[in-house]
Amino acid sequence: MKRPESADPVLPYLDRLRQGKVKVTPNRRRVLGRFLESDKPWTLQSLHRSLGEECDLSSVYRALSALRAAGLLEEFRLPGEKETFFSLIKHHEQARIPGVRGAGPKARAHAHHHHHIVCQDCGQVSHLDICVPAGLMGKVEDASGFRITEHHLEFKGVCGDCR
Amino acid sequence: MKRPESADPVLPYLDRLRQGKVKVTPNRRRVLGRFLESDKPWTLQSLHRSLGEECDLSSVYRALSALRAAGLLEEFRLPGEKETFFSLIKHHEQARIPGVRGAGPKARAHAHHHHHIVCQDCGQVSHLDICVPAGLMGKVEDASGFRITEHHLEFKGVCGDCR
DNA sequence: AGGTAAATGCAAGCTGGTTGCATTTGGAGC
DNA sequence: GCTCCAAATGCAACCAGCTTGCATTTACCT
Repeated sequence: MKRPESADPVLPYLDRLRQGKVKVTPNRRRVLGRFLESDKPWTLQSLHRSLGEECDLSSVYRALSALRAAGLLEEFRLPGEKETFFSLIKHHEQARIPGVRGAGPKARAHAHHHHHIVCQDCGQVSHLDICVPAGLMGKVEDASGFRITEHHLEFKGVCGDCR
Repeated sequence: MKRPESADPVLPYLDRLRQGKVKVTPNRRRVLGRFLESDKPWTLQSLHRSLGEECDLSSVYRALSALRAAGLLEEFRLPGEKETFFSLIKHHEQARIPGVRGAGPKARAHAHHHHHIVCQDCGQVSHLDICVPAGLMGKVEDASGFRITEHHLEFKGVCGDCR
């Protein structure tokens, strides 16, 4: 009988690191651990604070870079926020590893296109699977004469807990 | 007979400064002059570069703050850009001056809600009078449980000149 | 014209991020 | 298990983009 609940949820992420020839080190485990413990966006500073003196700021920085390069994290900026945020890409949503198992040239593409809403009171960030309608994109192209290649849509509001 | 074309376009802006009890100084004239010469978004750094040694960086900074506080400029950040942008609010689009001529409590509200599209090649920024459809907002509120108070929509693309 | 609150230049400070370098270490190959 | 070396780490220095304190100068009210 299978007992999926017995498998440590960190394992698939570690596997992916090893497959990408990225060393599994204590710092990377610690950082990854925080993302798994609380499924929320972290910043360089908030992670460093959370890890206390366990891990130097520059090491957190390089751990974030490595995990992002390996396709485990996505990076984004929020309007009005100075810091850069990172959030864990769910294992099943991760892009193929480049150069492994015949992955195509488009590997490492965005894991899953989405947008964010931030609570103006508690700072909580939620992901949104909702996107800009194609019709609006067309209108923007017509009105501006630009050809759109990218868009960013972020909301601010008050979350259910804070209301 | 009236000859509107003979009026210096800077005058209404200077009037507004004086009405807001903000001193009209050489630095503020210089900064305002740049916004009037080229109707594009400027950053603290680009303005300082453009003004050469005429004006200290901190003075450009404080001139921008003063002009923004007086409601002559809007401030915004673009995704992927580290610097903060400022653009001139057309005189006829400016909000009422608080405390002057019986302006209501909502004075100094946003001049005119809009969004931006940036050229990924030349950095040119255009304003868009297009906005997020109300229906989409409703969907986001339903899906997230948040009450939306603010939104930011920015596009990146290739402008007509760069294509 | 004179007085004063506000603007300016200069230098120093701050946040958030990034890098060079000497040392340590994960993990592939024995 | 043990060796070895490319890669990871900690430390300190550095960088961009503002932001502020302070002594001096100045716009503009009277």
